[in-house]
Amino acid sequence: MTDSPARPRGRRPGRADTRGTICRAALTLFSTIGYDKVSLRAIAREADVDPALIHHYFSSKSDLFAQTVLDLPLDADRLVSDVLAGPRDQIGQAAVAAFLAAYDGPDGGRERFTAMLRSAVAEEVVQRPMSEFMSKEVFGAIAERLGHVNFKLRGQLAVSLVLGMALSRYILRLPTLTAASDQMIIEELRP
Amino acid sequence: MTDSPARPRGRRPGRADTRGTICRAALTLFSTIGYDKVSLRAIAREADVDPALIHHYFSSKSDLFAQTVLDLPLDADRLVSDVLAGPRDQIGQAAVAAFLAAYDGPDGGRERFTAMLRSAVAEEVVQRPMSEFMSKEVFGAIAERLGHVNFKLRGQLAVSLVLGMALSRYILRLPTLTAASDQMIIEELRP
DNA sequence: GTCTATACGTGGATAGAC
DNA sequence: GTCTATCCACGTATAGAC
Repeated sequence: MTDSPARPRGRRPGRADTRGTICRAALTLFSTIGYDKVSLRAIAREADVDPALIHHYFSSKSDLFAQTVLDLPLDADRLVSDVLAGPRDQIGQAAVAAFLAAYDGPDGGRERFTAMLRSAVAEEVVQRPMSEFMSKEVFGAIAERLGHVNFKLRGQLAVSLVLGMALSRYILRLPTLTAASDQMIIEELRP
Repeated sequence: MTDSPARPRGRRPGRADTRGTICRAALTLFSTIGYDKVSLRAIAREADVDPALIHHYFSSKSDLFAQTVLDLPLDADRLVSDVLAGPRDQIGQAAVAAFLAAYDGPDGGRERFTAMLRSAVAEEVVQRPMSEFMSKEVFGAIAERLGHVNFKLRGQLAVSLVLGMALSRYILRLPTLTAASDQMIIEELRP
């Protein structure tokens, strides 16, 4: 979202801030049905905009994806310190809690995350930045600071834990898990 | 795999057991790149078979998918008792261990599982049977027998744990996690 | 800046000859 | 049982008129 300057200059044919509208529509669709099942025509329809305009603002579909969902809204350092704040024998819980908090915010972060996760399974372009960011920037940093011998393995296990949560809750939508509050999940996660 | 009767009857034009060949090729591709990115033409190429033959043996692409990967090779009851065999405070580890064992077998089970998981994120047809099977038949049964108040939630959390593992290890292929042995993973999973 | 028309590829599926 | 030829829908992308 390097967009929405929100500059409503004098009335022009068509609507102002077309770019922002396209972004929002794209994010919605990407997070709902995943990268490859989204067509530019569908995005245009959703945004109530002409398909050719998408190519005008974004050079290609992958470019659109990159600009709308791929720049993570996460501050890695912030996340790391959040996770490390609690007692050290409950790292797993803390990680899940931090992610649930970060992605349930009102910023559209959850849409971005589900879009990434959905597409990561099919698109290699998405896989690399995603898994690298999570296991290196975030969990690698955490595990390293903890100074455990197998810190790499532990970091990636934590990634797998969080990914499994997100997958089950936001994509597969396992019923009980979706209905449960963050509190409850963190609670039950101990054993 | 309801196929391969392996009956080489008298020489005929073309190859015998075309159906089985198609099945294997399809499974390979489905598990490698996922349902929607696989074209029937690609399967035909991989199997060194004419595209039209696929429609001859399987009525449609979804039918082919169903017959090659969707019938789970898992015996739910078996899995449940495996998980329940160990001490009750290490259920999570036991579940992961059971799945790793079941799917690392020589039966092509892992290909089936990755194919399902890959496609589950995009195809709703795959999502329902998969999540139902896992959270009801397997983990629901386990949690219910344990008689915990939140057994449903726990069951689905266990699902999420296993899915996260599979996703990270077999699809995203997080390096350290992929390289690690099953033993090590189960070991480190305790905390 | 906006939209119409269209090029060009690829996908799933079929009919019908051998 | 096998394959050639083809239909048709849809995808991305572009050229060019308003």
